[in-house]
Amino acid sequence: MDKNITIIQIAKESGVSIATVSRVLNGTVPVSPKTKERVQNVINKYHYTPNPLAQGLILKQTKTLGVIVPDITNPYFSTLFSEIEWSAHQSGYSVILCNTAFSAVSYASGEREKEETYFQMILDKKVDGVIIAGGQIDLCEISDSYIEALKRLASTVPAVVIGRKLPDIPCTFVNKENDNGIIMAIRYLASLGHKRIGFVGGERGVYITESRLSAYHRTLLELGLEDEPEFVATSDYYMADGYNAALHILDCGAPVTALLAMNDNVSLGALRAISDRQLSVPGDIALISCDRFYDGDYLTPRLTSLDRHNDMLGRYVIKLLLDEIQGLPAQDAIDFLPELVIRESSGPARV
Amino acid sequence: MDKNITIIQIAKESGVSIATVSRVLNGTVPVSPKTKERVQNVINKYHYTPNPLAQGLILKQTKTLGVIVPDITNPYFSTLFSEIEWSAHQSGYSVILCNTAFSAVSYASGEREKEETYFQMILDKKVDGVIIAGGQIDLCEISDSYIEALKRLASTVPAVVIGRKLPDIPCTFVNKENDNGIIMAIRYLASLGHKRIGFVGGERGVYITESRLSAYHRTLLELGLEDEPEFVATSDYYMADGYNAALHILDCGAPVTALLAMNDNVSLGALRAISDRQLSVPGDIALISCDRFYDGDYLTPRLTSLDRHNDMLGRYVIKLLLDEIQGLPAQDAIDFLPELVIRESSGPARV
DNA sequence: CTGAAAGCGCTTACAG
DNA sequence: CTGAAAGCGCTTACAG
Repeated sequence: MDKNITIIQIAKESGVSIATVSRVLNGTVPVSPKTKERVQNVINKYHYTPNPLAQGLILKQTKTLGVIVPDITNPYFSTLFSEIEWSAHQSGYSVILCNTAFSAVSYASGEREKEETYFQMILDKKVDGVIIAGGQIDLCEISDSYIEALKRLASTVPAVVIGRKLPDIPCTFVNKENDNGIIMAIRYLASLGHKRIGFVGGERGVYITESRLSAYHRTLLELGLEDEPEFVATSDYYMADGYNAALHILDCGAPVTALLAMNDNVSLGALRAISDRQLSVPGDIALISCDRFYDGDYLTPRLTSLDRHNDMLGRYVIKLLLDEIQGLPAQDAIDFLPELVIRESSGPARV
Repeated sequence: MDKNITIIQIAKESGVSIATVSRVLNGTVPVSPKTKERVQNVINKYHYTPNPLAQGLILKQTKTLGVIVPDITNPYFSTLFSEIEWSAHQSGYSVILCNTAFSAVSYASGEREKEETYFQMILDKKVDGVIIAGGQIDLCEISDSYIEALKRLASTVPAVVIGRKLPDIPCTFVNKENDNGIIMAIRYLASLGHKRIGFVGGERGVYITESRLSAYHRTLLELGLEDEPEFVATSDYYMADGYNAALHILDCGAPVTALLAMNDNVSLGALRAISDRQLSVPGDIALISCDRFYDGDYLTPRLTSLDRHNDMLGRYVIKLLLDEIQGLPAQDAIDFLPELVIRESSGPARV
């Protein structure tokens, strides 16, 4: 490993004081052109950059952000993260990514940790700001210890939470509206003649699931469509869950002709289940994904889905956070309208 | 924001010197039980943790690692990363994730940056170690500026590179063997009676593609199977690429009865293309994925694939890096044997 | 425009 | 077992 070269060596070799080196580095105070050039040459020669630890100690900032997600393996979060990282990078920030719960390893072995532990860890790192996407914040019932930890975190460092608003916590909450997409999808299916529409995937007790389910029930009622308990099967957000949920609905004989799936992974699993029961999409059952992960044009059948424009969310959230860090006035939260992209998987109801 | 509480306040409130507080914090030097308890109480009261910037300045370590990937949105990298992050976390390290090239935004707008920029940035952060997975290291021709930057990085901080070995660079290289899987897959297809086997996806000029292609050609030769130029169509690693590549092969009339696809995304795209030409898998064409991303059991058809055990790689790589950081002797690189998991998509050749 | 000096929050010999 | 002091690598008033 190379010896770390410091501002002292640069100063020595340039024949100036460290204060002057610091000044040409930061450009805050005028330095005479000739000394500036001399110093700059030495800096370049060694590829010198100031030690951020020392800088951070004085400036009280690390130019580092923390991002906490439950599962980076989930396309929703990896897409979100890549937007966040890119935007942060543009503004000179690095990001520490904490994957709280669902690493294949930790999941398999049951050795996962509480998110609160990560909150503390990220605080210890003295990051300049934190983004929390998903996790316990999405639960309908949130533990006291989580709330307390979030409160402590938010009162120490600017924090943006992607999730629904919690009272008395000084975070910026960005909550995505869930109802409109569901309503659009169901109306569309109804217009195709479907009268018995099911819902698969998602997890009971999770806010996004519950709110979509309630929009689902409300819309069925509004349109005068059948609403039977066996039309709904939840479980979780992955392929296996879509498979199990759809299989359950089919096997208990629920006469659905269309299915709303929580997201593309759930849709893929549902597709597999439908196929295992010798039924086809869209021939026997119409399928719509409520949260686009992949480009539906490349799936078989091409998947009709709600594009919730998750890709815009990352940039938006970073802007909120950086504004807050820089003490700019808080922006109003905007909502991205979902878009129903109609493809093959949603056909007319068979008569 | 809360005022930052420092070791000085803790010392003051405990009635001891800051040296003593530091000692109970680190437990390196014995402290009398009663003062220890007194100090510990004050620490707990304020949830005090030492400022890592100050610590890092003295200890010359940040307990932070840098991980550089080209596209966290790609399941290969997100799985790898989640293992890395988890293992690092277990050992008390945080990780800064740099996504160098393919954020949807940067990709669309063409405003991506050179990986070298990220190398410098990660160095500036004074991380304790770096893992580089993919990117330019995978190209057959690597630019001088990249090599120089990698050299500088590696001579400043321990670095593990997932990619093939480059001469004269003090990194630990972990190179995954590519041939065996391809050989297994082709032998299996041959045993099923397939005589004309194609290859889709991957990008020319990328090491992993070229080495798989050469294993492909070698095996065809060895088994005395036809090897025509139009049996191969490369492009890239995503669904759209699999679609275009497979369509190209089908439309130029190549009489293949089986297809090897670079990975699951390419397979999905190929499936779509095959279906668009009114052909079916495995009825008309057998399909094997050379790199498992998803659980093939939930795809339709269930996808036969090579499981290269990418999920083990992350843990292994972290162990290599942490050993190096701690000055332990370098381990021998191990190779994970690929496993051919046979499912529905690979059927016998039609007579 | 430039330098000497204080100070950011810690750890660790060095004495006692 | 414990404290006073030096020092990690910087930035920034404060003088000049």
